[in-house]
Amino acid sequence: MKKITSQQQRVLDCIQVYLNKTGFPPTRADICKELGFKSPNSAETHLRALEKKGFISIESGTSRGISIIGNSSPNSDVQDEYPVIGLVAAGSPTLATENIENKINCPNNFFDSQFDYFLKVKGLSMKDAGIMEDDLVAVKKTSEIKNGDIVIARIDDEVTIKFFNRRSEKVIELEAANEDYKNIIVDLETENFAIEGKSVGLLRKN
Amino acid sequence: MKKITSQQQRVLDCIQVYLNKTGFPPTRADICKELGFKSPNSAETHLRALEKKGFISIESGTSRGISIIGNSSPNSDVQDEYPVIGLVAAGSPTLATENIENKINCPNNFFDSQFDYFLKVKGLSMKDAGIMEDDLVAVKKTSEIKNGDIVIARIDDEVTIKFFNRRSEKVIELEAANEDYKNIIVDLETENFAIEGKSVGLLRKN
DNA sequence: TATTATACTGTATATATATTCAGTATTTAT
DNA sequence: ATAAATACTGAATATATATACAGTATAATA
Repeated sequence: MKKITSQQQRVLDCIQVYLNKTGFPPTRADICKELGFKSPNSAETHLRALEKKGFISIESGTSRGISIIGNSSPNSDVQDEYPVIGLVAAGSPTLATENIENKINCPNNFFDSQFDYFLKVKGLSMKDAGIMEDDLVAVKKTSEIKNGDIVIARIDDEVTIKFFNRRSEKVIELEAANEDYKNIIVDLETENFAIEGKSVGLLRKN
Repeated sequence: MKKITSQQQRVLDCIQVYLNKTGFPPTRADICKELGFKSPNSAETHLRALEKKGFISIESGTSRGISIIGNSSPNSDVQDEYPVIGLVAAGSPTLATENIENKINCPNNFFDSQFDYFLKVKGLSMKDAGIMEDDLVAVKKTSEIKNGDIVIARIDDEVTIKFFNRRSEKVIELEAANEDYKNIIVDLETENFAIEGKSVGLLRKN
């Protein structure tokens, strides 16, 4: 997208505001009135510039024939319901209904990556990574993990959230972000270990 | 809502389809063309009937001045667009378009309280409160502040986020959550101080 | 039974609207 | 240094558009 000037931005905003207010686009005269121009040609030239730069499209010969590009349905992006998982009972599958505290509606493109549920954090083991008690971590169920990712892991029915670090083919270190907690060394050969997923975002209500 | 006839429903649907396709409402002639009427008055009378029954509103004397009532958000949940404010230029109003980095769609009941915009956090002064660099703080514009609230304050054109603590009638202490930062004592009589709002939530994308 | 609403065609017209042309001035690229 | 883009005013005009008026006909209501 080409760069926009401040006046062109004002015109673009004006169109959007007018649309929100009335449900249909403004005329050249409407834009003039709103922005203080004294000639309809002032609006016209700005509109042509915006069209040339690809911000709007103009239907020739058509009254109010302005549409903002990339505006096909601003309110209709897909919104889904995501479960909030609280204390996970030992041994039960994470997404079992008895573990679901409540549900949160949020757009499915809200975080940079798709995700499956929110995990309500207990304890302060990731405090220095900015993850506090009762924060909601957006968890994507995946086993594609890189070193340094924040993972939700399960060791013998206990769920924990830590930094992931592979030390060797058979050894993983789960690193806390709080000096009061010690890191966990997992031996894949002897311990019952599974990756539930990784954090792709965080939500805090206060 | 009064009952609608099948022909009126066709006209209503036609308006919605035209809106989705073009971004602006149809003229009487457009409706005729779409539905096979041979007189613009056919569309006119249907429009007047739809207006009388409360399905649409018509702006008199205005081309394409049709808007479908109850169409502000086609999806059931009210979803709004919230601006993300990045570095706020000194002296400029926070919500000026030049400060808006991008926009985020999110349900308007997402946090426990209504809010007005997201502030992209710079620096680590609130690190121990779990607020990290580039986190998005949901800011509610208000001056109703209690001690201990996380506030967005402005001192001489500089915007900062801190804990709020009223020390006396004329003195406010802005407390950082990071021992590397020192607290700010504000003398309301001598300094140019304003509360922009308070934090009601936090969003992190990673 | 009378009335009102629905459902059209067809014509006419005042005006709302897009759009072109003629200028002036400043800023930004080349 | 020159051209192109930006940012306007002001006037003129062809046409796109809403809307009223004159009809016809059927279905629903009171």
